Amino acid sequence: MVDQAQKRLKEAFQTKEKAGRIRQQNEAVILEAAEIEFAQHGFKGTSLNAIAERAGLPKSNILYYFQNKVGLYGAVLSDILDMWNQSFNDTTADDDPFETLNTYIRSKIRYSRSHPLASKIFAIEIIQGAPHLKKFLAQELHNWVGDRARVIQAWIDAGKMDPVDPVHLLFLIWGGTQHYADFGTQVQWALDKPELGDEDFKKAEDTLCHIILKGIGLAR
Amino acid sequence: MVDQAQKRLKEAFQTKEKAGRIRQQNEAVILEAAEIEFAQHGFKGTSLNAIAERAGLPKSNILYYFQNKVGLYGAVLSDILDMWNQSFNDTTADDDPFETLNTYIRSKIRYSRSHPLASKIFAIEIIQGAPHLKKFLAQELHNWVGDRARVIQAWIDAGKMDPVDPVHLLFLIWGGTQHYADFGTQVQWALDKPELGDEDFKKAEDTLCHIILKGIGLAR
DNA sequence: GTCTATACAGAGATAGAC
DNA sequence: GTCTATCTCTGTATAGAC
Repeated sequence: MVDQAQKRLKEAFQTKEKAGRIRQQNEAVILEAAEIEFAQHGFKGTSLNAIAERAGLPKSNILYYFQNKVGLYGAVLSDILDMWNQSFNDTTADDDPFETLNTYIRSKIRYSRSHPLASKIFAIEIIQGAPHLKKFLAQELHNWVGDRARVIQAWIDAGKMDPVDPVHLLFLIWGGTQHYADFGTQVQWALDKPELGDEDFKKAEDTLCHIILKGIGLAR
Repeated sequence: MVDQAQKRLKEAFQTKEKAGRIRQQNEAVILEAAEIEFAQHGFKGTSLNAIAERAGLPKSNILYYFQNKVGLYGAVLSDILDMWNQSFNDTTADDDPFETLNTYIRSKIRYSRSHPLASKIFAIEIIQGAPHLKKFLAQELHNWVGDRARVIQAWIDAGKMDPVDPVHLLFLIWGGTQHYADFGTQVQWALDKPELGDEDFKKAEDTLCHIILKGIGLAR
Protein backbone atom coordinates (compact mmCIF):
# COMPACT_ATOMS: atom_id res chain seq x y z
CA MET A 1 0.00 0.00 0.00
CA VAL A 2 0.74 3.54 0.12
CA ASP A 3 3.49 3.98 -2.41
CA GLN A 4 3.59 7.64 -1.62
CA ALA A 5 4.30 7.10 2.04
CA GLN A 6 6.94 4.53 1.27
CA LYS A 7 8.65 6.89 -1.12
CA ARG A 8 8.67 9.77 1.31
CA LEU A 9 9.91 7.58 4.09
CA LYS A 10 12.73 6.34 1.89
CA GLU A 11 13.70 9.89 1.05
CA ALA A 12 13.72 10.88 4.68
CA PHE A 13 15.57 7.93 6.08
CA GLN A 14 17.36 5.75 3.64
CA THR A 15 21.03 6.20 2.89
CA LYS A 16 21.93 7.14 -0.63
CA GLU A 17 22.21 4.09 -2.80
CA LYS A 18 25.91 4.06 -3.23
CA ALA A 19 27.77 1.33 -5.00
CA GLY A 20 30.42 -0.71 -3.26
CA ARG A 21 30.12 -4.43 -3.01
CA ILE A 22 31.31 -4.43 0.60
CA ARG A 23 28.98 -1.65 1.61
CA GLN A 24 25.99 -3.29 -0.01
CA GLN A 25 26.69 -6.61 1.62
CA ASN A 26 27.35 -5.12 5.04
CA GLU A 27 24.20 -3.05 4.88
CA ALA A 28 22.22 -6.17 4.08
CA VAL A 29 23.74 -8.03 7.01
CA ILE A 30 23.03 -5.12 9.33
CA LEU A 31 19.44 -4.74 8.16
CA GLU A 32 18.79 -8.42 8.70
CA ALA A 33 20.21 -8.32 12.21
CA ALA A 34 18.33 -5.12 12.95
CA GLU A 35 15.06 -6.69 11.84
CA ILE A 36 15.45 -9.49 14.34
CA GLU A 37 16.36 -7.20 17.21
CA PHE A 38 13.69 -4.59 16.53
CA ALA A 39 11.05 -7.31 16.28
CA GLN A 40 12.16 -8.68 19.61
CA HIS A 41 12.58 -5.50 21.61
CA GLY A 42 10.96 -2.62 19.75
CA PHE A 43 12.73 0.58 18.82
CA LYS A 44 13.64 1.87 22.24
CA GLY A 45 14.40 -1.54 23.64
CA THR A 46 16.89 -2.41 20.92
CA SER A 47 20.54 -1.52 21.34
CA LEU A 48 23.01 -0.94 18.54
CA ASN A 49 25.32 -3.18 20.51
CA ALA A 50 22.97 -6.12 20.15
CA ILE A 51 22.56 -5.48 16.43
CA ALA A 52 26.29 -5.17 15.91
CA GLU A 53 26.94 -8.37 17.79
CA ARG A 54 24.33 -10.25 15.81
CA ALA A 55 25.66 -8.84 12.56
CA GLY A 56 29.22 -9.67 13.50
CA LEU A 57 30.37 -6.15 12.81
CA PRO A 58 31.69 -3.37 15.03
CA LYS A 59 29.12 -0.96 16.30
CA SER A 60 30.62 2.05 14.60
CA ASN A 61 30.26 0.30 11.29
CA ILE A 62 26.51 0.50 11.71
CA LEU A 63 26.66 4.19 12.47
CA TYR A 64 28.83 4.69 9.47
CA TYR A 65 26.36 3.15 7.02
CA PHE A 66 23.28 4.59 8.70
CA GLN A 67 23.70 7.95 10.39
CA ASN A 68 22.09 6.98 13.66
CA LYS A 69 19.63 4.63 15.31
CA VAL A 70 16.59 6.35 13.87
CA GLY A 71 18.10 6.17 10.41
CA LEU A 72 18.61 2.45 10.70
CA TYR A 73 15.09 1.93 12.03
CA GLY A 74 13.72 4.02 9.19
CA ALA A 75 15.56 1.89 6.65
CA VAL A 76 14.04 -1.24 8.16
CA LEU A 77 10.55 0.27 8.12
CA SER A 78 11.03 1.38 4.54
CA ASP A 79 11.89 -2.17 3.50
CA ILE A 80 8.71 -3.33 5.20
CA LEU A 81 6.34 -0.85 3.59
CA ASP A 82 7.68 -2.07 0.24
CA MET A 83 5.50 -5.13 0.41
CA TRP A 84 2.20 -4.23 1.97
CA ASN A 85 -1.08 -5.11 0.42
CA GLN A 86 0.21 -5.85 -3.05
CA SER A 87 -2.99 -7.51 -4.14
CA PHE A 88 -6.28 -5.69 -3.79
CA ASN A 89 -4.47 -2.52 -4.75
CA ASP A 90 -5.87 -2.07 -8.23
CA THR A 91 -9.26 -3.61 -7.66
CA THR A 92 -12.33 -1.93 -9.12
CA ALA A 93 -16.03 -2.45 -8.62
CA ASP A 94 -16.08 -4.54 -11.79
CA ASP A 95 -13.86 -7.20 -10.32
CA ASP A 96 -15.34 -10.27 -8.77
CA PRO A 97 -15.66 -9.83 -4.98
CA PHE A 98 -15.20 -13.49 -4.13
CA GLU A 99 -12.08 -13.82 -6.24
CA THR A 100 -10.64 -10.57 -4.99
CA LEU A 101 -11.20 -11.08 -1.29
CA ASN A 102 -10.28 -14.74 -1.41
CA THR A 103 -6.96 -13.83 -2.98
CA TYR A 104 -6.45 -10.95 -0.59
CA ILE A 105 -7.00 -13.02 2.55
CA ARG A 106 -4.75 -15.81 1.37
CA SER A 107 -2.00 -13.46 0.30
CA LYS A 108 -2.07 -11.72 3.66
CA ILE A 109 -1.74 -15.00 5.53
CA ARG A 110 1.12 -16.02 3.27
CA TYR A 111 2.79 -12.74 3.96
CA SER A 112 2.39 -13.39 7.68
CA ARG A 113 4.19 -16.65 7.17
CA SER A 114 6.96 -15.39 4.90
CA HIS A 115 7.66 -12.12 6.70
CA PRO A 116 6.76 -12.51 10.36
CA LEU A 117 9.49 -10.17 11.54
CA ALA A 118 8.39 -7.36 9.27
CA SER A 119 4.83 -7.79 10.45
CA LYS A 120 5.93 -7.76 14.08
CA ILE A 121 8.00 -4.62 13.75
CA PHE A 122 5.11 -2.89 12.05
CA ALA A 123 2.72 -4.15 14.72
CA ILE A 124 4.86 -2.94 17.61
CA GLU A 125 5.25 0.41 15.92
CA ILE A 126 1.48 0.79 15.51
CA ILE A 127 0.70 -0.46 19.02
CA GLN A 128 3.06 2.09 20.47
CA GLY A 129 1.32 4.87 18.58
CA ALA A 130 3.46 4.76 15.45
CA PRO A 131 5.65 7.70 16.45
CA HIS A 132 7.99 7.11 13.52
CA LEU A 133 5.33 6.41 10.92
CA LYS A 134 2.60 8.90 11.71
CA LYS A 135 3.63 11.64 9.37
CA PHE A 136 4.33 9.19 6.56
CA LEU A 137 1.33 6.96 6.87
CA ALA A 138 -1.71 8.47 8.57
CA GLN A 139 -3.10 10.33 5.58
CA GLU A 140 -2.18 7.66 3.04
CA LEU A 141 -3.83 4.96 5.08
CA HIS A 142 -7.04 6.92 5.26
CA ASN A 143 -7.02 7.30 1.49
CA TRP A 144 -6.19 3.66 0.85
CA VAL A 145 -8.96 2.46 3.15
CA GLY A 146 -11.40 4.95 1.67
CA ASP A 147 -10.72 3.75 -1.87
CA ARG A 148 -11.03 0.09 -0.97
CA ALA A 149 -14.17 0.75 1.09
CA ARG A 150 -15.78 2.43 -1.91
CA VAL A 151 -15.16 -0.64 -4.04
CA ILE A 152 -16.70 -2.87 -1.41
CA GLN A 153 -19.66 -0.52 -1.01
CA ALA A 154 -20.20 -0.70 -4.77
CA TRP A 155 -20.35 -4.49 -4.53
CA ILE A 156 -22.90 -4.15 -1.75
CA ASP A 157 -25.00 -1.66 -3.70
CA ALA A 158 -24.96 -4.04 -6.65
CA GLY A 159 -26.36 -6.74 -4.39
CA LYS A 160 -23.29 -8.91 -4.79
CA MET A 161 -22.69 -9.28 -1.05
CA ASP A 162 -24.19 -8.56 2.38
CA PRO A 163 -24.44 -4.96 3.57
CA VAL A 164 -21.66 -5.06 6.14
CA ASP A 165 -19.54 -2.07 7.03
CA PRO A 166 -16.64 -2.19 4.54
CA VAL A 167 -14.06 -0.65 6.83
CA HIS A 168 -14.73 -3.02 9.69
CA LEU A 169 -14.61 -5.88 7.22
CA LEU A 170 -11.11 -4.77 6.29
CA PHE A 171 -10.17 -4.58 9.97
CA LEU A 172 -11.39 -8.13 10.50
CA ILE A 173 -9.29 -9.35 7.59
CA TRP A 174 -6.22 -7.52 8.85
CA GLY A 175 -6.63 -8.69 12.42
CA GLY A 176 -7.42 -12.25 11.45
CA THR A 177 -4.53 -12.64 9.05
CA GLN A 178 -1.79 -10.69 10.78
CA HIS A 179 -2.52 -12.67 13.90
CA TYR A 180 -0.52 -15.56 12.45
CA ALA A 181 2.61 -13.44 12.29
CA ASP A 182 2.30 -11.10 15.23
CA PHE A 183 0.87 -13.59 17.71
CA GLY A 184 2.72 -16.54 16.28
CA THR A 185 4.01 -17.36 19.75
CA GLN A 186 0.48 -17.63 21.09
CA VAL A 187 -0.62 -19.68 18.10
CA GLN A 188 2.24 -22.08 18.69
CA TRP A 189 1.33 -22.42 22.36
CA ALA A 190 -2.30 -23.02 21.56
CA LEU A 191 -1.46 -25.71 19.04
CA ASP A 192 1.43 -26.93 21.18
CA LYS A 193 3.74 -26.99 18.18
CA PRO A 194 7.22 -25.54 17.97
CA GLU A 195 6.58 -24.45 14.41
CA LEU A 196 3.57 -24.31 12.09
CA GLY A 197 3.70 -26.40 8.93
CA ASP A 198 2.11 -26.28 5.49
CA GLU A 199 -1.05 -27.97 6.72
CA ASP A 200 -1.48 -25.50 9.55
CA PHE A 201 -1.30 -22.53 7.24
CA LYS A 202 -3.55 -24.18 4.70
CA LYS A 203 -6.09 -24.80 7.44
CA ALA A 204 -5.77 -21.19 8.53
CA GLU A 205 -6.37 -19.92 5.00
CA ASP A 206 -9.31 -22.21 4.39
CA THR A 207 -10.96 -21.47 7.71
CA LEU A 208 -10.64 -17.72 7.41
CA CYS A 209 -11.81 -17.67 3.79
CA HIS A 210 -14.75 -19.89 4.59
CA ILE A 211 -15.92 -17.85 7.55
CA ILE A 212 -15.33 -14.39 6.18
CA LEU A 213 -16.55 -14.97 2.64
CA LYS A 214 -19.60 -16.91 3.70
CA GLY A 215 -20.16 -14.38 6.45
CA ILE A 216 -20.56 -11.57 3.95
CA GLY A 217 -22.76 -13.62 1.65
CA LEU A 218 -20.16 -14.75 -0.84
CA ALA A 219 -20.37 -18.48 -0.24
CA ARG A 220 -19.54 -20.64 -3.19
CA MET B 1 -8.61 -17.36 31.34
CA VAL B 2 -6.06 -19.36 32.93
CA ASP B 3 -6.63 -18.78 36.60
CA GLN B 4 -3.79 -21.11 37.37
CA ALA B 5 -1.29 -19.10 35.40
CA GLN B 6 -2.52 -15.88 36.92
CA LYS B 7 -2.18 -17.29 40.41
CA ARG B 8 1.34 -18.55 39.86
CA LEU B 9 2.37 -15.31 38.27
CA LYS B 10 1.01 -13.43 41.24
CA GLU B 11 2.93 -15.63 43.61
CA ALA B 12 6.12 -15.15 41.68
CA PHE B 13 5.91 -11.44 41.13
CA GLN B 14 3.46 -9.58 43.21
CA THR B 15 4.44 -7.92 46.44
CA LYS B 16 2.83 -9.17 49.58
CA GLU B 17 -0.48 -7.52 50.11
CA LYS B 18 0.47 -5.37 53.03
CA ALA B 19 -1.83 -2.87 54.58
CA GLY B 20 -0.93 0.80 54.75
CA ARG B 21 -3.12 3.39 53.16
CA ILE B 22 -0.15 5.26 51.76
CA ARG B 23 1.47 2.16 50.38
CA GLN B 24 -1.71 1.00 48.72
CA GLN B 25 -2.34 4.35 47.13
CA ASN B 26 1.24 4.77 45.96
CA GLU B 27 1.29 1.30 44.48
CA ALA B 28 -1.86 2.08 42.55
CA VAL B 29 -0.40 5.30 41.21
CA ILE B 30 2.78 3.53 40.19
CA LEU B 31 0.95 0.68 38.50
CA GLU B 32 -1.15 3.10 36.51
CA ALA B 33 1.89 5.04 35.37
CA ALA B 34 3.74 1.82 34.58
CA GLU B 35 0.86 0.59 32.47
CA ILE B 36 1.03 3.65 30.27
CA GLU B 37 4.79 3.51 29.86
CA PHE B 38 5.00 -0.24 29.22
CA ALA B 39 2.22 0.00 26.62
CA GLN B 40 4.12 2.77 24.88
CA HIS B 41 7.65 1.39 24.96
CA GLY B 42 7.56 -2.28 25.91
CA PHE B 43 9.48 -3.79 28.78
CA LYS B 44 13.02 -3.04 27.70
CA GLY B 45 12.15 0.34 26.26
CA THR B 46 10.54 1.60 29.45
CA SER B 47 12.67 3.32 32.08
CA LEU B 48 11.90 3.49 35.76
CA ASN B 49 12.70 7.15 35.47
CA ALA B 50 9.85 7.71 33.07
CA ILE B 51 7.45 5.79 35.30
CA ALA B 52 8.56 7.69 38.39
CA GLU B 53 8.15 11.01 36.63
CA ARG B 54 4.68 10.11 35.42
CA ALA B 55 3.70 8.86 38.85
CA GLY B 56 5.10 11.95 40.53
CA LEU B 57 7.20 9.88 42.89
CA PRO B 58 10.93 9.41 43.32
CA LYS B 59 12.43 6.47 41.49
CA SER B 60 13.58 4.68 44.62
CA ASN B 61 10.02 4.67 45.85
CA ILE B 62 9.15 2.37 42.99
CA LEU B 63 12.00 0.05 43.82
CA TYR B 64 10.92 0.05 47.41
CA TYR B 65 7.40 -1.16 46.67
CA PHE B 66 8.42 -3.54 43.91
CA GLN B 67 11.82 -5.15 44.23
CA ASN B 68 12.98 -4.35 40.74
CA LYS B 69 11.86 -3.62 37.20
CA VAL B 70 10.85 -7.19 36.47
CA GLY B 71 8.81 -7.27 39.65
CA LEU B 72 6.90 -4.18 38.64
CA TYR B 73 6.31 -5.53 35.15
CA GLY B 74 5.11 -8.80 36.62
CA ALA B 75 2.63 -6.97 38.82
CA VAL B 76 1.26 -5.16 35.78
CA LEU B 77 0.94 -8.41 33.84
CA SER B 78 -0.74 -10.05 36.77
CA ASP B 79 -3.36 -7.32 36.87
CA ILE B 80 -3.96 -7.91 33.18
CA LEU B 81 -4.41 -11.67 33.33
CA ASP B 82 -7.08 -11.04 35.94
CA MET B 83 -9.60 -10.15 33.32
CA TRP B 84 -9.03 -12.33 30.31
CA ASN B 85 -11.78 -14.22 28.66
CA GLN B 86 -14.26 -14.05 31.50
CA SER B 87 -17.16 -15.16 29.39
CA PHE B 88 -16.89 -18.39 27.44
CA ASN B 89 -15.00 -19.84 30.38
CA ASP B 90 -17.65 -22.16 31.70
CA THR B 91 -19.34 -22.97 28.45
CA THR B 92 -20.39 -26.55 27.75
CA ALA B 93 -21.61 -28.34 24.65
CA ASP B 94 -25.16 -27.91 25.93
CA ASP B 95 -25.01 -24.14 25.70
CA ASP B 96 -26.33 -22.37 22.66
CA PRO B 97 -23.49 -21.65 20.23
CA PHE B 98 -25.00 -18.48 18.80
CA GLU B 99 -25.63 -16.99 22.24
CA THR B 100 -22.24 -18.00 23.54
CA LEU B 101 -20.13 -16.77 20.64
CA ASN B 102 -22.18 -13.64 20.17
CA THR B 103 -21.58 -12.73 23.80
CA TYR B 104 -17.93 -13.69 23.62
CA ILE B 105 -17.18 -11.54 20.58
CA ARG B 106 -19.00 -8.54 21.99
CA SER B 107 -17.35 -8.84 25.37
CA LYS B 108 -13.91 -9.05 23.79
CA ILE B 109 -14.51 -5.89 21.78
CA ARG B 110 -15.77 -4.12 24.86
CA TYR B 111 -12.69 -5.21 26.71
CA SER B 112 -10.60 -3.77 23.89
CA ARG B 113 -12.36 -0.51 24.42
CA SER B 114 -12.23 -0.43 28.21
CA HIS B 115 -8.69 -1.76 28.64
CA PRO B 116 -6.66 -0.84 25.58
CA LEU B 117 -3.45 -0.45 27.55
CA ALA B 118 -3.69 -3.88 29.10
CA SER B 119 -4.32 -5.38 25.70
CA LYS B 120 -1.37 -3.55 24.22
CA ILE B 121 1.06 -4.62 26.91
CA PHE B 122 -0.07 -8.18 26.50
CA ALA B 123 0.23 -7.89 22.71
CA ILE B 124 3.75 -6.49 22.81
CA GLU B 125 4.76 -9.19 25.24
CA ILE B 126 3.43 -11.93 22.95
CA ILE B 127 4.85 -10.38 19.79
CA GLN B 128 8.26 -10.28 21.37
CA GLY B 129 8.05 -13.96 22.23
CA ALA B 130 6.50 -13.57 25.68
CA PRO B 131 9.78 -14.01 27.55
CA HIS B 132 8.14 -13.08 30.86
CA LEU B 133 4.97 -15.09 30.39
CA LYS B 134 6.12 -18.27 28.77
CA LYS B 135 6.50 -20.37 31.88
CA PHE B 136 3.24 -19.10 33.32
CA LEU B 137 1.04 -19.26 30.29
CA ALA B 138 2.16 -21.65 27.55
CA GLN B 139 0.72 -24.81 29.05
CA GLU B 140 -2.40 -23.16 30.43
CA LEU B 141 -3.20 -21.59 27.11
CA HIS B 142 -2.94 -24.91 25.36
CA ASN B 143 -5.36 -26.41 27.87
CA TRP B 144 -7.77 -23.51 27.66
CA VAL B 145 -7.84 -23.61 23.87
CA GLY B 146 -8.17 -27.36 23.88
CA ASP B 147 -11.19 -27.25 26.20
CA ARG B 148 -12.92 -24.54 24.21
CA ALA B 149 -12.12 -26.28 20.93
CA ARG B 150 -13.75 -29.46 22.20
CA VAL B 151 -16.96 -27.58 22.99
CA ILE B 152 -16.99 -26.08 19.51
CA GLN B 153 -16.26 -29.46 17.96
CA ALA B 154 -19.22 -30.90 19.86
CA TRP B 155 -21.45 -28.21 18.36
CA ILE B 156 -20.14 -29.14 14.93
CA ASP B 157 -20.69 -32.84 15.50
CA ALA B 158 -24.24 -32.10 16.58
CA GLY B 159 -24.80 -30.30 13.30
CA LYS B 160 -25.36 -26.96 15.01
CA MET B 161 -22.76 -25.12 12.97
CA ASP B 162 -20.40 -25.44 9.99
CA PRO B 163 -17.41 -27.76 10.26
CA VAL B 164 -14.71 -25.14 10.57
CA ASP B 165 -11.50 -25.67 12.48
CA PRO B 166 -12.34 -24.59 16.06
CA VAL B 167 -8.90 -23.33 16.96
CA HIS B 168 -8.58 -21.14 13.91
CA LEU B 169 -12.05 -19.82 14.59
CA LEU B 170 -10.82 -18.74 18.02
CA PHE B 171 -7.78 -17.10 16.44
CA LEU B 172 -10.03 -15.15 14.09
CA ILE B 173 -12.13 -13.93 16.99
CA TRP B 174 -9.06 -12.92 18.96
CA GLY B 175 -7.41 -11.18 16.05
CA GLY B 176 -10.55 -9.44 14.94
CA THR B 177 -11.52 -8.16 18.38
CA GLN B 178 -8.15 -7.28 19.86
CA HIS B 179 -7.42 -5.30 16.74
CA TYR B 180 -9.54 -2.49 18.10
CA ALA B 181 -7.28 -2.11 21.12
CA ASP B 182 -3.85 -3.01 19.82
CA PHE B 183 -4.14 -1.32 16.46
CA GLY B 184 -6.34 1.48 17.68
CA THR B 185 -3.95 3.99 16.17
CA GLN B 186 -4.37 2.44 12.74
CA VAL B 187 -8.13 2.25 13.15
CA GLN B 188 -8.23 5.93 14.02
CA TRP B 189 -6.16 6.80 10.98
CA ALA B 190 -8.32 4.71 8.70
CA LEU B 191 -11.49 6.34 10.00
CA ASP B 192 -9.76 9.70 10.29
CA LYS B 193 -11.11 10.20 13.79
CA PRO B 194 -9.18 11.25 16.87
CA GLU B 195 -11.25 8.91 19.01
CA LEU B 196 -13.82 6.19 18.37
CA GLY B 197 -17.30 6.72 19.75
CA ASP B 198 -20.19 4.53 20.82
CA GLU B 199 -21.47 4.17 17.26
CA ASP B 200 -18.07 3.07 16.00
CA PHE B 201 -17.81 0.30 18.56
CA LYS B 202 -21.41 -0.73 18.01
CA LYS B 203 -20.72 -0.98 14.29
CA ALA B 204 -17.60 -3.00 15.01
CA GLU B 205 -19.51 -5.42 17.23
CA ASP B 206 -22.35 -5.82 14.78
CA THR B 207 -20.12 -6.27 11.78
CA LEU B 208 -17.89 -8.86 13.42
CA CYS B 209 -20.81 -10.80 14.88
CA HIS B 210 -22.65 -10.77 11.56
CA ILE B 211 -19.69 -11.99 9.55
CA ILE B 212 -18.30 -14.55 11.95
CA LEU B 213 -21.58 -16.04 13.13
CA LYS B 214 -23.09 -16.22 9.67
CA GLY B 215 -19.74 -17.46 8.38
CA ILE B 216 -19.91 -20.53 10.59
CA GLY B 217 -23.56 -21.20 9.80
CA LEU B 218 -25.14 -19.58 12.83
CA ALA B 219 -27.11 -16.84 11.11
CA ARG B 220 -30.25 -15.79 12.81
C1' DG C 1 36.70 2.94 4.17
C1' DT C 2 37.08 0.62 8.66
C1' DC C 3 37.71 -0.03 13.51
C1' DT C 4 39.49 1.26 18.41
C1' DA C 5 39.02 4.27 22.00
C1' DT C 6 36.37 7.21 24.40
C1' DA C 7 33.01 10.93 25.72
C1' DC C 8 28.88 11.66 28.00
C1' DA C 9 24.11 10.73 29.10
C1' DG C 10 20.97 7.58 31.05
C1' DA C 11 19.92 3.02 32.75
C1' DG C 12 18.87 -0.05 37.10
C1' DA C 13 19.91 -0.61 41.61
C1' DT C 14 21.70 0.28 46.49
C1' DA C 15 23.36 2.78 50.76
C1' DG C 16 22.35 5.48 54.02
C1' DA C 17 20.54 10.07 55.75
C1' DC C 18 16.25 11.66 57.36
C1' DG D 1 8.75 4.47 55.65
C1' DT D 2 10.72 7.76 52.37
C1' DC D 3 13.97 10.17 49.57
C1' DT D 4 18.83 11.88 48.24
C1' DA D 5 23.13 10.64 46.67
C1' DT D 6 25.77 7.64 44.32
C1' DC D 7 27.68 3.27 42.18
C1' DT D 8 28.18 0.71 38.12
C1' DC D 9 26.89 -0.60 33.71
C1' DT D 10 25.16 0.11 29.23
C1' DG D 11 23.36 3.28 25.91
C1' DT D 12 24.32 6.37 21.63
C1' DA D 13 27.44 8.79 19.27
C1' DT D 14 31.95 10.75 17.83
C1' DA D 15 37.11 11.44 17.22
C1' DG D 16 40.77 9.92 15.36
C1' DA D 17 44.20 6.06 14.44
C1' DC D 18 44.94 2.88 10.82
